[in-house]
Amino acid sequence: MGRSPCCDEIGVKKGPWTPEEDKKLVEYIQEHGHGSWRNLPKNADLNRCGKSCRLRWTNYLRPDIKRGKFTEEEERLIIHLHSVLGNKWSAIATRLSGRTDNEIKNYWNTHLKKKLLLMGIDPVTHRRRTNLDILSNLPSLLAAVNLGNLAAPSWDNALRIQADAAQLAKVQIMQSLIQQLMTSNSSLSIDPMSLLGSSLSLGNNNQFGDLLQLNRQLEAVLNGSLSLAQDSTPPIAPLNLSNLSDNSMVFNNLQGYSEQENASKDQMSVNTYANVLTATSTTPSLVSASPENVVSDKMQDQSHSNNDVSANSSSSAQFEAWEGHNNDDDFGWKDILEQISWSNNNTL
DNA sequence: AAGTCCATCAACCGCCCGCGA
DNA sequence: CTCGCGGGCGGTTGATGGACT
Repeated sequence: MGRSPCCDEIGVKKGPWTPEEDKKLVEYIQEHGHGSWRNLPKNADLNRCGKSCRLRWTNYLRPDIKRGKFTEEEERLIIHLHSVLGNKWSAIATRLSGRTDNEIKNYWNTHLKKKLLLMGIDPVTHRRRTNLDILSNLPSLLAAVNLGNLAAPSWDNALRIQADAAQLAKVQIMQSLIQQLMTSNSSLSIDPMSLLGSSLSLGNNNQFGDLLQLNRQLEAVLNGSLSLAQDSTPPIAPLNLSNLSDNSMVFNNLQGYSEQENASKDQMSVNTYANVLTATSTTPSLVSASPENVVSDKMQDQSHSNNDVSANSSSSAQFEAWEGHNNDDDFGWKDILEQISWSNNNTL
């Protein structure tokens, strides 16, 4: 089907609107409604194409448009909705009264995207950025340290370095985590060796790569996401650990949040709320909520609700059991549990 | 003061979809 | 069923103004 010509008329004005044009457009619409946008310019005595008129009206002149800075609440909502809907700006705009899709899109591209990146979250997938990114930054990071660039660090550098350091710390945590899993006799139905994969052997010269792979796999496990297939590693056996994240205290409390927003409840998995909350904190999300994972998230959520009570209690017990196993460790579970608690506390 | 860089956002472009003939 | 049209959407551009050198 051929594209319909829109502004093919010669001599139609383009570019910024003048106050006179705005006035004409507003007065016409107030009196007659917009009707057919194509006919509007002629009827309103405007030398513009209908499309341009529609855009001007919906994005700028409409009386119910809210101008001014986005509130934190709006920011959170946008981030969340984006994690659910992706770049469906118009759909997102319908949930934010008074904001236009264009405005939200611009705000996303100029502010929120950067904000998430700074937090180490991929704005596209809403997942933590891979540690490969960090490793690729490592040489420059170390060079910067060695060269004494830190003597007068900019805030920008400081933030980056802090974020990178945090990510590296997490690799260590993950390493600790897997060690704990391997030595623990917890009742979790997880096979650490299957997590590790046959090729993994800590301590050899491929340690970093292995750790990264391990990190990703563990993230997936902790997330309860199905994203393992995204990795180049062969799929591993299904893990009952999916219950863990689905039913952690974070998610229990998030359901309350979910209930507050009836308008969007239908499309929002509990998982994605966690994403918003963690995304707005300095703690990167442990929850997968990327648009491409929405389906799986929803499915998970569905299964979650089906097994709510039993799964919930078992996972709580698992948490307690795990915590019990690690009372005297210096890092690892406590950190992770504290992170989750931290998110939890900041939820309410 | 002038030049350059960068962030912001209004506006445009081109594609897609739904609907009616 | 096909086609054409109108409207809507997401991506991109470019003008503008402020910050920085």
